Amino acid sequence: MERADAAHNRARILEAAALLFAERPPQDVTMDDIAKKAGVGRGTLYRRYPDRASIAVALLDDHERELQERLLRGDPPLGPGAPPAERLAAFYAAMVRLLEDHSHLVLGSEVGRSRFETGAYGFWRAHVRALLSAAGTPGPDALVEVLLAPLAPEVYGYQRRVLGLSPEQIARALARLTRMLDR
Amino acid sequence: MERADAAHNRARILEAAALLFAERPPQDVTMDDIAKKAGVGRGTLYRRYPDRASIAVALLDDHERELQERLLRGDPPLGPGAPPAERLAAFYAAMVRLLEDHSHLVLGSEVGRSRFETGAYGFWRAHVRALLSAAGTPGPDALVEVLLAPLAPEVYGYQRRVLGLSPEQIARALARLTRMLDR
DNA sequence: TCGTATGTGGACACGGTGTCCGGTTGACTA
DNA sequence: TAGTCAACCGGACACCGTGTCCACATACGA
Repeated sequence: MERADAAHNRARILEAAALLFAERPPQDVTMDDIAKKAGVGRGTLYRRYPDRASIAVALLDDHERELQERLLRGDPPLGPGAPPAERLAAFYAAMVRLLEDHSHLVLGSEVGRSRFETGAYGFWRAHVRALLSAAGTPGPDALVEVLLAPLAPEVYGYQRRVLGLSPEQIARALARLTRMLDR
Repeated sequence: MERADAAHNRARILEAAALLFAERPPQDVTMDDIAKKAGVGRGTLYRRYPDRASIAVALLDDHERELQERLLRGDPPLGPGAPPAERLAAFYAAMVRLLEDHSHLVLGSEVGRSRFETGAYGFWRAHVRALLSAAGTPGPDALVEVLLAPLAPEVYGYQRRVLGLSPEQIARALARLTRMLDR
């Protein structure tokens, strides 16, 4: 069980990191910055979070778990009960929402190509894979990554910030991918 | 005009970089490694190539330009003349080939989120955008990134090395994306 | 052959990372 | 409430990669 001072410091660290990630690109936030802002020594920081990615993951955890919960047990069309194509569309809409609200965190959690290694990615993957199977789509394994790739935070950020597309435009384009479920 | 010794050193640098990128992940290759292997000082290296990405871009340049040439003036279905959907399929096949042969280079050229900033990406983007327009697809702008996203080197590498998919499986999944061109 | 501009290479300073250890403090027990 | 111990804290430190700078070398033109 966690000691009171340790819990207190963890909270301070997460709070500081959230502020810093919000104000500049994640790769410009050093571990030292976070420690300073949290009023905590380097050793304390590294004890729990070996790198930036793990902090961002911790910050995202709540939001991702909530979405996962809704996918598993929520109301249709996000949850079980609706046709696969509609569920996929709902999933895309929810992911756009998540990216819009927390893209700086998601970006922060991606050092190199570690995106595929997080538990969350595995979950999204399994979910889409299941939808493809339910729809009877042939060769679902290769198709999963194709359907998930446009949700990469860099892609979303590029569309939003450089191309100036709206979340609605992006969501609409993604929704059209659901026709992949027709064999 | 370039001095003879400078040209010689440039060749040595590119050769050394190609060898190093081939044997380990690009982020594990330091500028120092490249300079050492090329038998060249750090200053010389930095004079031409300010970072790893620019070296990888230089190495890729030939291959990318050749593909661009074939897209613009080659035989159908890759070049002009075939229906848009077939041209897109041919483009996907060619890109899979490029990724298969040079994925380590492409990965090396991506330090940070610079992928979208390279000239090559702009070219692929314009090409796919034109195909979408020619096919009369509505809202092509948002769709372009969706169709290009699965070609990200990390995605390809993950499919090949972690999931163990074959180039053919990947190409097949990509080919199915061409149905996006039917309105 | 000589002068000059360009190229060269290694030394250097800087900044970020991750580790380590002496001191501190919270939690549990009697 | 006092004592004990394990967990925690935090800053100093060493390491590594980056990018710059400048004294020297060399190719090219006159």
